[in-house]
Amino acid sequence: MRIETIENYLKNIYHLSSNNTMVVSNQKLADKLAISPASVTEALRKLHELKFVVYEKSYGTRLTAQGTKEALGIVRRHRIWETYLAKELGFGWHEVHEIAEELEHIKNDKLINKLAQIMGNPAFDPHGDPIPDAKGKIMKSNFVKLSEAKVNNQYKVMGVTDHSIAFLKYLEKHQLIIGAVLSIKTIEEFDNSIILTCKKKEVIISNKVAERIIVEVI
Amino acid sequence: MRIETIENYLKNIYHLSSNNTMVVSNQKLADKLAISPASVTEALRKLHELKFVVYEKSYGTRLTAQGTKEALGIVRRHRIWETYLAKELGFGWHEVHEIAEELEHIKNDKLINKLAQIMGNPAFDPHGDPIPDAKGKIMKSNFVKLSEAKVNNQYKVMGVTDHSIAFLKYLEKHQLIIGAVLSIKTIEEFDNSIILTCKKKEVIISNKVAERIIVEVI
DNA sequence: TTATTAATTTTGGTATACCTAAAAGATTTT
DNA sequence: AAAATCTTTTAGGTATACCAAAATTAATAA
Ligand SMILES: [Mn+2]
Ligand SMILES: [Mn+2]
Ligand SMILES: [Mn+2]
Ligand SMILES: [Mn+2]
Repeated sequence: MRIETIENYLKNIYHLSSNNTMVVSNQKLADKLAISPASVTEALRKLHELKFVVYEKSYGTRLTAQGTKEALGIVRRHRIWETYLAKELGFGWHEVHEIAEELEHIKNDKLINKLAQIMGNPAFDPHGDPIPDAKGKIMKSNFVKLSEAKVNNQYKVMGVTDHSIAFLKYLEKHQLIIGAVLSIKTIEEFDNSIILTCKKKEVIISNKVAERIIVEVI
Repeated sequence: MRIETIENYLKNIYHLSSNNTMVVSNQKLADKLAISPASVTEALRKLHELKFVVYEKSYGTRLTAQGTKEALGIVRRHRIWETYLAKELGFGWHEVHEIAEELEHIKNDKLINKLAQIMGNPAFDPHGDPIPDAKGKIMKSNFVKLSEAKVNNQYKVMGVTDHSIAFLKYLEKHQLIIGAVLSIKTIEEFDNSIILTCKKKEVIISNKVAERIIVEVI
């Protein structure tokens, strides 16, 4: 198998398994990779053969230790590049993902560690996602979704779960960016929309938006 | 054809044609790409079809305007990355080529132009090779090979024509790096080896080495 | 528990990018 | 101008990564 093919499978298996906590179905993988289920079956058999995954016919797939290590390497490279593009090269957080999709395949530890070192080994990328360290260790946090916020509390924006350009641009427009401090004024009973203040400006967001924003109580 | 395949052909056709001044033989391309002549014939027919080259059966191949533009883009990306890796990220000139071979395929003008801008739009890479500007224009120079140097003259090292790691490390050991100032002391009649001083230290180099160093009279 | 639906695998393809060996064409030497 | 040699092309073939359609298996509803 081509190395880039392997990497794309492992990365997506990792994400779809919610950081390795559950097995992944062929269907979900096929959707994510935008290919047919037939192709997924074929590829998984080969990845099993290569000992990157344990593929149990008609049941599901999970990463082996080796597969997890590979996946974490890809995730690290992706997020280090996203952070470098945003922090050091002036790209917006809605632009970095696409470029990082390509840069993540360039395997050179010296390069990635140098970029990380220049930035002081950041633990989170521009979307608030954790960056595995050189050994693959991920800093875990106890963040919650903004949709679970309580009235009168204050929160700090720590990340997003939707990385689409449309969503990120929407957030930027309302200054709902990483680090922003939010005060919850009202939560509408009817549709769970939230009225909050951010940078002294009042903002009304739908539950759909709130579900996609990760915050920390302050 | 896969975009990376196309790019590797165009880049190598460009280099083998000495910046587009002559047609390229299938043999030379096959050698450079380390593939069989049969595969080259096949690929060239497709590249002709795609209007990247003019391929004349049993005669030779040259780039079209479109092919040249593509090739210059690849060369620009390669050399900008080599320069960025060396100047901004602390890599040695013998390390940068390998990494740039992968980075050169990532097509994002904003990224490349940003890197170039950070470095003040350099015109030459760490090996002294010219970097095409965003429009594909190359600064031309009137450098000569050190093997054509004259006794008692002073020269400044401007580049190398051999990019092998072994050669670059050899040069580094003797401080024969870009920008070094050389005074020619003696040229041995017998084998054209050169005795020169560099940073006040006397160095003896063979003709083979001198042929691979590009200098400018000062 | 059987029927229906949904997910997965099998089967039989395609296109790309390579290959070797043989044939054809071009160039150089005698 | 032949013969010898070198280069290029053709013919036939492989591995990878995908596909659609059919067959199978699993999950859900009746
Ligand atoms: Mn991303
Ligand atoms: Mn991210
Ligand atoms: Mn190079
Ligand atoms: Mn170079």
